[in-house]
Amino acid sequence: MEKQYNPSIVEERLYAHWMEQGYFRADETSEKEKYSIVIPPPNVTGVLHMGHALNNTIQDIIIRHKRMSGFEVMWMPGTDHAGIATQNVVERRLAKDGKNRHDMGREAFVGEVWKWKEEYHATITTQLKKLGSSCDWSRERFTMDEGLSEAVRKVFVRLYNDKLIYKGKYIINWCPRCRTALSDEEAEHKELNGKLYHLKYPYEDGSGHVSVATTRPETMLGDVAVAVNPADDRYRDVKHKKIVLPLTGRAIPFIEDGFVDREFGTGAVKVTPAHDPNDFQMGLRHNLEPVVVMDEGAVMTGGIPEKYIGMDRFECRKVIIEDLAAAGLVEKIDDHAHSVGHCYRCDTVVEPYYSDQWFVKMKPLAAPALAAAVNDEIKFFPARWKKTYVDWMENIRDWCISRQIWWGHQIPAWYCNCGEIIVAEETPAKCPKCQSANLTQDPDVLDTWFSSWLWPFSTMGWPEDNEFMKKFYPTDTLATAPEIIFFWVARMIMAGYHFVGKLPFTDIILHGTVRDKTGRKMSKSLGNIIDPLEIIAAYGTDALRFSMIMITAQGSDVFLGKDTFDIGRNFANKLWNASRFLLSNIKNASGDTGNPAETAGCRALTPELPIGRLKSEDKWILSKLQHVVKNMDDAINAYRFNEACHIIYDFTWHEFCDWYIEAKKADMYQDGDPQLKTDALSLCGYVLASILKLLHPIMPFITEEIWGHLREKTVSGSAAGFDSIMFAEYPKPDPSLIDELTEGNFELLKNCIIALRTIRSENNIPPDKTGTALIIPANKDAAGWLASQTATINLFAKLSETTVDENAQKPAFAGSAVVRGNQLFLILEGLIDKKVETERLTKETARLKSMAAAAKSKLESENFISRAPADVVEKEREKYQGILVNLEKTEKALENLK
RNA sequence: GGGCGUUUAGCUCAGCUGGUAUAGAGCACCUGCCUUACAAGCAGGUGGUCGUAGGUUCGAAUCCUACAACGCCCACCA
Repeated sequence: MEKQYNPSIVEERLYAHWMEQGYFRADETSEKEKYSIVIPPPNVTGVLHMGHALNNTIQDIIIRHKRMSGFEVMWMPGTDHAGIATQNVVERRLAKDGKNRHDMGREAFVGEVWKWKEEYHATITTQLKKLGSSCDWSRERFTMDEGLSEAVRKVFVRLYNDKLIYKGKYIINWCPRCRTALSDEEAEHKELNGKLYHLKYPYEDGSGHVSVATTRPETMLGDVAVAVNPADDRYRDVKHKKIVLPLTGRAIPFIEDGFVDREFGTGAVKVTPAHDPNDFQMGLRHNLEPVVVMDEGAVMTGGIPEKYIGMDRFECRKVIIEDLAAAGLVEKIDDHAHSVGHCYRCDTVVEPYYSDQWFVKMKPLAAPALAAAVNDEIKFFPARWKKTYVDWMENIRDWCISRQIWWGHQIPAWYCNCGEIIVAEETPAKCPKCQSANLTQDPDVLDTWFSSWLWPFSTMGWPEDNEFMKKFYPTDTLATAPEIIFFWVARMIMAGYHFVGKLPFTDIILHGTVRDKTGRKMSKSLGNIIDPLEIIAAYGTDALRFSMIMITAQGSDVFLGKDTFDIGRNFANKLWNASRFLLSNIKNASGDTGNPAETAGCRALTPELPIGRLKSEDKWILSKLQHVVKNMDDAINAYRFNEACHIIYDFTWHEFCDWYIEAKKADMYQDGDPQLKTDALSLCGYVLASILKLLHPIMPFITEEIWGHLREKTVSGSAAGFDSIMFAEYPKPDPSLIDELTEGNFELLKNCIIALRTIRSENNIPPDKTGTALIIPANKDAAGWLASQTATINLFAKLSETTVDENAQKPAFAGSAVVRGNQLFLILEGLIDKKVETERLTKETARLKSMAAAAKSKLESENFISRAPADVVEKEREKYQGILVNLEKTEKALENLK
């Protein structure tokens, strides 16, 4: 093995090997139980960011874990055409060359976007591969490929025929920059500090005025009425009057509508049906014709005074207020914080816009999707998101699906001059009503999410009922960010039930957002991006994956800084070095290589545990390992990946490396018994193999690499069993290896060693001064156990000799400590500092006293004795007695020092 | 306006169903070590009234209530 692990070389080689061998491929004919995931398809023009890294690492951990646990796994990869976003990117690029899509024409423009798609598609998929994602790339799909487009058309036609898709003129969210309609979800509301303008609208008869308030005075040009609450007495005597709409001279009426809140402002509302959703509804109720005063670029237009025509909406706002003020019609202007919709793709303030659009009627689709969450057929991780989902489902509104852009699925609706609308999967030859062949297809395309919501089944070949879909649908987990619960997750569930009749997945993992150390979202414009590819280049993919997952609790945001990735790199390094140490101790089968580290007597690891020859440290590590195996599996199955990282990290580093390998060095380095050497190395190899398997889902590359080296040094028919660790069986706990007694004994041993090391360290005793230890044991059991471990104590605490003797005389002067009633003395003539010792023992005495007092008062409490469970009381008693023993011995030792 | 989340060591965070003799980890800090796997390391150590105030309980970082600060989401706040 190389002295240094080189991630970039290893990762590239291994990923290529996995691909070549077809290890990621899912087999629909397999007898094994299936486990499937569909990837949240990244935007095809996207570049890998940390959000992708987190999202795909989570999915890959699950998939690799299930693959090793004996499932036939299928992870479907693919990309999304991301309508508006992609069109914007390409348009911006074209603008640099002085081109725009209108000059090019639709066909040429869409062709250009396809070219982009081909180029960028390669970027994002290559990057996903760098993350180690074990997707079945042979099945990769794109939301605009032929099969998915067919599914989109089929769904559209079916919903139309079922009267769940309709077309009509309504107020929708409109982005004047993208010049397209948006769904409610695509309008992001942000709190802005605006103004509330109070305007005076004079009565026609000159008898005064009514005051109305608005945040968007420019829309007054489109006012058609003033509304008041029918129960509002203030307007009883004036509401028959006509009002002259300022600046236009148009006469408009009062209307009465229960919608109006009497408490807000003056209780009178200007009504602009063409430019406000509420006013639109009022307009419908009162048969008022909308007056459109803005065009699709939010430029003033229509039957308004000449001077305002052609003005931008915000410029017009200023001018209108100036003009009204000049006419004495501005009553007051208040500061007013209110939330304003912004385009989620370009951040432009959206304008409520009256236009002809296609909609999906959502209520009927929502019913089964709502029930599924309520009944917990679909579960959320963390569970709190269920409420968010349920609230949205219960208040669901119709979905505006038409977009006035070119990149996407063109709406499969054709118009005939006779007025007929033909909705069909394929281009119709002629109008069924008038037989005309002169049909025009709707120029609009569908919302990007109208193809994404079919993703879990359209990617499997639906509507065709094939073997693949039978095997892998429904999928099991969906891992994504909470931001797209409404856009995507909720709609996929609705689509799954409605079109396939089955839910699309059962578990939804909602992970956090990736942020920088100061909590800001990572974004290009803020310049706070940490590029995953740079991290991979500098630290390795495994280090990136492990670090990110380890610091991320389920569902919480991830805060990344430059130093975040040290932890994973250091851990990989530790694992590498431990493996290298073990393997370099095995004498090469072909003979002596001249490596001084090689241990004579061991030429290969034996994969079977030497059950009859296990020593106490072996029993200890194997017992510990069983807990780790159990806890790892539980943590991954519960999607608590950070916990899994901590479990394997602590075990590998602080038990296996710090204690077990160190303890086994005694056997490795001795020259007498070759069996002892082989056992020591084989046992280390066994534990290492277990660690590699447990860790593989999180750190796929380094574990596979070490696995390969381990196999080479293992006798044939090895525990390794497979060429690739990817298919090695994920460890299962073996209850027969659990040994609580030995675990307890080891805790005691470790604490004794730590106590002796502390004495050494605090007294600044150099490593080459060995010294001796005397242990006066607390009881027979401890005496027997510790006496059997004197060699280990000597090794770890750097002692020349340790004596365990119940009847020994206390040494006149020594460093001392009490561990669970066992009194330890470190005897090192002239090197123990009386002051240091006095200080530590004094501190220890004080600590024990306060603990004893706490335990005592607890035990004296009648309530505690009578109400707490008997075993808790018993434990407390034992604890108290133990503290008293330690206290007494510590106090005596302190006395001895004087 | 409604809802959700967070608040634990100097920093970043774990801590699940209330009870482990001392509430953990990484980083940072202090001391000593280039000990024949690893200085990206080893050994030892310092550092906490678990946001505030109440409550439930024999027992609360953990459960409940209120409050505060910060963050997020939703809403037809004219």
